[in-house]
Amino acid sequence: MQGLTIQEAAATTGWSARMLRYLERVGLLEANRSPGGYRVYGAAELQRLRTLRELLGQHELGLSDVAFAKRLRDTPELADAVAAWLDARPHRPQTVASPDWLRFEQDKCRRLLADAAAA
Amino acid sequence: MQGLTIQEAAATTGWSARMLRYLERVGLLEANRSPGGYRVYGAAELQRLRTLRELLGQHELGLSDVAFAKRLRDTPELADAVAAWLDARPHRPQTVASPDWLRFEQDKCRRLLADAAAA
DNA sequence: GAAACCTTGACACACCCGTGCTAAGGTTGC
DNA sequence: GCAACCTTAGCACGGGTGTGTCAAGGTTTC
Repeated sequence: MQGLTIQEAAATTGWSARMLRYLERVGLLEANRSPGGYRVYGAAELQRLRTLRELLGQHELGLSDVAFAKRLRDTPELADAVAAWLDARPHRPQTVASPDWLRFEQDKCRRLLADAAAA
Repeated sequence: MQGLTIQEAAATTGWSARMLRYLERVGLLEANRSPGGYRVYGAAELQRLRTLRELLGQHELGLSDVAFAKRLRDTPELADAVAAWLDARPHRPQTVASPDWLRFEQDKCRRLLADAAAA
């Protein structure tokens, strides 16, 4: 078994063994397995564990944040959709010119509220 | 007061008034205010509220995810740091050549565990 | 100036996240 | 072949998220 066991890896990286398993569960870092199923941590994994620790500490992040960043990276259409919303483009000049959007929205809203009251 | 009140905006966008305030609190969408302090929602805000709703629904996201994406966008050094970790570069070939990292790590770990036991 | 709406602040609650610990059983290494 | 370690699965629990509701007080509108 070439590499460190989970407990050894935990000791050298500052995580707990529990958290190492949890990191795997949320898809952030998975270790190789021995023939019998034991997790085996190599130099690359240790490095990654240490840098992850720094990353979280220095920027006040949670694991779910990093996991989401990974999801963004792995799912371009998700990244696009989110970026599109964040860009807050002043919205396409389409129906925009209509001056009575306000009345329209208010009418719609009044109808909705009336329906709600009737129910 | 040119625009919709919070309750009207809620009715037309499908959010609750409570959530509109919450969205503001987590920094995702803030409305203008009337002289007296009332929130005032214009066409742009309504559009944004509706698209946000779609975004969340279609991709199984939480508000905190979008908030984090915003933080990534607003803080380039954070984005860089996260990207660097995710890129999982095989790490710079520095001390790498040393063949006995394994023994080194295990020794270190053994020391740590011994210290822990002694305490 | 009164009715209807808004404001902030608080309590509440269900659910998820990060984390520890325990139990029952399989693997490794001497 | 046994001690020491690992595996998964589970209970527990404090803190954050998303949501409702209520209270006390200010604004808008007519």
